[in-house]
Amino acid sequence: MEDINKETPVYTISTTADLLGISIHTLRMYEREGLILAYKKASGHRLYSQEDIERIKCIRNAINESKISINGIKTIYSMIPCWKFIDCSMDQREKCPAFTSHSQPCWTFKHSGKACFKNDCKQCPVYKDHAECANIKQSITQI
Amino acid sequence: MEDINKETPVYTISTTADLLGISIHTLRMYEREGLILAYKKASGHRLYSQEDIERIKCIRNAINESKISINGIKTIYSMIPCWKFIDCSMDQREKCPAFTSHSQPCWTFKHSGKACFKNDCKQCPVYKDHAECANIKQSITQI
DNA sequence: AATAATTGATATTTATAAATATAAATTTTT
DNA sequence: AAAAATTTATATTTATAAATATCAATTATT
Repeated sequence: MEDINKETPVYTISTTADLLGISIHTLRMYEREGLILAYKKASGHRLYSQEDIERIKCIRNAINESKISINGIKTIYSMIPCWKFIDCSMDQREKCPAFTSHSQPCWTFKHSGKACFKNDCKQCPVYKDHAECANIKQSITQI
Repeated sequence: MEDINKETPVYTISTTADLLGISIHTLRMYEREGLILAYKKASGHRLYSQEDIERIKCIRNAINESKISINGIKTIYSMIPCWKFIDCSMDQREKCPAFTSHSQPCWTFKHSGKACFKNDCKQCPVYKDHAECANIKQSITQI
């Protein structure tokens, strides 16, 4: 028996949309914009975890309460100092588009020669631990 | 004879609005939102410098080209690691609202006991050197 | 095997942020 | 001293981002 936890993808897109009170189209849009990464079955169908839902709530709060535009959120995500989490050399940093980008989050770039220890961005602390602005500022703050 | 440079406030609000192709109301709004700081004469009338105009061009590019909302820009400004420019102690950081804020730029807070070496934020590198996102990412990047 | 749900892509609607306008009072300029 | 420009504050307009709807094709479920 598989163990089911917060990170296990279990909800279909329609269930997730219902739980969040939004349409499935909005969920796909957030993904297309690079705000979220969705687990996909072999068939291409999406599945969401409880953790995914919490992240999307965060994003919706930024849009609806804090009035930050989607492009604003993307830019804020691009400010996360990912190199503090992924131990990459100076040389690797120079070559990495994520290091200098100020329009797209690092997880929207293809990992050709990236130093990221796990190539699945969904498992990476840069993605997982920075849904909200408070955490991003926190990561910038700690040296 | 006074020396006039890029930082000297010389343009009235209507001249500045004309130079930028926007209305005077928009300039006041940007100020009210905390995006810009304007020099004010004893009478309360605003004056803008060439440097102010360059900064506002940057902001307008973020709004109109990059599609970042004003609240998004404020949040991005709040991410600037000001403590790297203003040498304040750990103790001072803890007490400073600018250190933890992720909604307002540091220069929108009143300087009661702040360690900022110059109390005029308009002269501070945190304000002056971070109109555009590239510079902010750069400041986050350098240690 | 038939029904329900999904996919991606494009078009349309809606909600609201950004910009502008108006008003009365004050200051600057000529 | 009169005309022009500024001030703050509130109301209105406009431009567009965010969300939704529609479409034909594909996959999942019962």
